[in-house]
Amino acid sequence: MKYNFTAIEKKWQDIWDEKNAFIAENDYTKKKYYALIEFPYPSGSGLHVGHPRPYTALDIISRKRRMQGYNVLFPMGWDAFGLPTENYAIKHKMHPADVTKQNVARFKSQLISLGLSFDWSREINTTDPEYYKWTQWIFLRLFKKGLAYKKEMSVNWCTHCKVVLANEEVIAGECERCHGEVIHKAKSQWMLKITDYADKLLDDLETVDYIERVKLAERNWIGRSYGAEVDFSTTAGDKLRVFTTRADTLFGATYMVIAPEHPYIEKWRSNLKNYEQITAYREQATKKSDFERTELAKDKTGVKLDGVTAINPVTNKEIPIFVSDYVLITYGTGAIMAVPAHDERDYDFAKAFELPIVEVVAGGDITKEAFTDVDSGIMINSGFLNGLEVSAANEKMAEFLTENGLGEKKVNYKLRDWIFARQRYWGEPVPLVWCGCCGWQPIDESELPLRLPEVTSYEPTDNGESPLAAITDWVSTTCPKCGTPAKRETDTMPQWAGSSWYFLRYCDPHNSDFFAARETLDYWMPVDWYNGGMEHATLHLLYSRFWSKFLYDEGLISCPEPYLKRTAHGMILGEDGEKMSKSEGKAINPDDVVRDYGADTLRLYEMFIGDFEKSAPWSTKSVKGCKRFLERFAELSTMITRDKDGDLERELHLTIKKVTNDIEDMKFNTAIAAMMSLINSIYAKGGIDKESLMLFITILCPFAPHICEEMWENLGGKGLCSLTSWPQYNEEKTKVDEVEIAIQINGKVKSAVTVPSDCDEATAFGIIERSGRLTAFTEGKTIVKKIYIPNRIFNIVVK
RNA sequence: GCACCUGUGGCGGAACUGGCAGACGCGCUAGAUUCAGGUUCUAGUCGGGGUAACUCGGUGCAGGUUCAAUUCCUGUCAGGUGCACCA
Repeated sequence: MKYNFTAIEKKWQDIWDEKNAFIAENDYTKKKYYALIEFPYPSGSGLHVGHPRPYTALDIISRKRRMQGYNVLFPMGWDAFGLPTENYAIKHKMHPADVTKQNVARFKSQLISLGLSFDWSREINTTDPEYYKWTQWIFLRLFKKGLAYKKEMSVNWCTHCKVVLANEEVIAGECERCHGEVIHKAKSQWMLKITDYADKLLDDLETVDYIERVKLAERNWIGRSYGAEVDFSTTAGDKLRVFTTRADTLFGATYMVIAPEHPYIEKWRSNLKNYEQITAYREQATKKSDFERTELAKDKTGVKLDGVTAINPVTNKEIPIFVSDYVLITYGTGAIMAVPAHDERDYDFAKAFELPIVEVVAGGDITKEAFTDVDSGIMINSGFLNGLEVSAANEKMAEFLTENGLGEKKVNYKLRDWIFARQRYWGEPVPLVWCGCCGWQPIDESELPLRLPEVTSYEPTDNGESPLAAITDWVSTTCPKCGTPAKRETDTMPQWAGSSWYFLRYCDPHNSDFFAARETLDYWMPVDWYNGGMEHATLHLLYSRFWSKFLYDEGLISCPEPYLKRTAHGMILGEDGEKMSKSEGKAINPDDVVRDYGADTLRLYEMFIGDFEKSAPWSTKSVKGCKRFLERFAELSTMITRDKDGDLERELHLTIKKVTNDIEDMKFNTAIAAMMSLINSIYAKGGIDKESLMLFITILCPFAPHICEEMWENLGGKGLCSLTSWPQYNEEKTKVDEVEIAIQINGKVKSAVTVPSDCDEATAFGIIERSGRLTAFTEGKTIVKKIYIPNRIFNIVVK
């Protein structure tokens, strides 16, 4: 068979489409399998070679599951709201919806050309009003439960995009997208109380099968820490409350620090002799961008409060209070007790300001550095804690504080609430109305979807308002509660909104009465296998788990966790091992690869490139190796022999076994290597019998489906190869009669010998002795020990 | 700074639960086919020594455990990713 990939691939893509080969039926009698990849943002630049890697991987899983008899849901859609589309629209004077339409069409044709077995009848688009109707509906549900609230706060403002960013979108003081400078700005924002779900999000990680590094990233991001809150009396006559995880070191607290934004600065205004100096410092601190604050992290700055001091509740000593930006208003109580002997930051600060350093945990050398080890220290200079280990002291101090009304145990999280607003046009409108007398009111559900108004200008504004704010006839409305004139919220939702529930919509994408019918959700959910990028572990993955848990608590879905299994793929780098950048013209266009080598070759290569979880550099030369393999494979149809060959049959069954198992472990590269070895053996033998070849075609089919369909048809296979049964390997047929094992002397390989497979130690040793290969090594020595690993090794220890 | 991950031929990468390191592919070398180039086929390809059978060394580095270590442990160096003063 001549390998005309262009014709073959088009032919089979059309046939799959005509025959609805990959449509997922809601047939509840069948066992289901839901495979999911992260739906892409349809950018203007089209598909990147990075996209096919995870798509092909789960396509292989989906195709194998279908062949194993599962009812498979493998859907695709578009996460299409977002800044680049809006910016492109502004630049080219188009409507973002039209830009989206264009980009989606291009992406879709590219994906189809890769032979991915998506169920296109379930295609969704987050910018479709029929879709975002339900995004808004879920938001209203959150609002009505008190999980959405508006808060005046210091936000991350990208000076370039002119938009507020979530903490997760700020990377080292720069905007994640445009790398513009990010500064702090006060703004009233919609927030979602994801922190209410911190414990569930953390604890339920135990119930799911995610790769460890994803779990780790989420755990660190949520950052739960157990400690205590302690009240310190002040000379202003009130109490200053701090959070600490080291209550055991309370005897060593020699000063206190409050964040520059701490409200007590205003409260103590009349007591503070240096109020001016303090507010000047506060000004300076808030003006700093995150980047500057990070840069200056090593050099501690601050101002001592003149006029208010505190009392250490266990030593009863008077200690000074400082204001310093190394204490964050957003964590704990915004104030700390400083124990310089046992905290690095406090140590640095104490050194800079020449404050006393009192050792309360013995074991380090506090003249050199803070001793922070919690596993080996013993308490000293600590009254009733002396002699205890740190953990016991911590526990005892917490009890002491509680009993004496000085404080209590407390859990804190790094996780912050989710800023759920953007000052942009191309996003879901927030379906709330501000009424002067009734406050924020949800619009009636019957008015959903609240559509984006058709306008001609989407330019962002310098004042931080959304472009929607300028559209007065859209903004002006009436209060749903009292009917008086009111104004709509003009911020839109962040890009993460639509993707927080999209996997639910796939279950029932055309439902106009509900986000998805319960029976479809109960059948298809949860997702059995979800693959996506590592970069989403603390963003999309956490957000979507949060929304799922909320919908579960609302009784709207039946699974508390949306994804049973989560894996992550590595990036595809440029040939130079660096990130493939479009700007430098180094990017490989998948269309070119499909045109020059074919989709099957591209699929195979992306799976063969290396460990799926690790990043790997692209190599056009290596692509040829995969092409060669497929050409040799196509040639097999002219090499059919009449009789079966025993060796080949055994290797075939071993290959079926390896491919079957490797797919489950995402070890696609070794599965392909095994099939390459098999083809080498077939060529060495000069041919293969037809029955064996048909099995070979079947196991290659998930990887290179077009060529397999073509050969399957040419050789008279029944129906579609893609829908035939996955072959069972025969364990008996994988066995060999004899096996070569290595002979080791004192652990070093010296020789080899052929023995019957699975034979016992005595038999093996007998054969080795008789072979005469031992005498040179054992002469004049005694055998101390024999170690025999059947079918592998015989190690003889001599002296 | 802290946490996590990764270090194996010229290159991408294999190696089950500790059991013959370098599968498979690329590249390279030689030969065959071809007017020639390309393609294809055959053989070889970790390093040192030997015509060869063979032999010694070898998985970032230094130790350790073991009959046996790429795999486990300790230390160390290098690269990558994440978090970034989280008390």
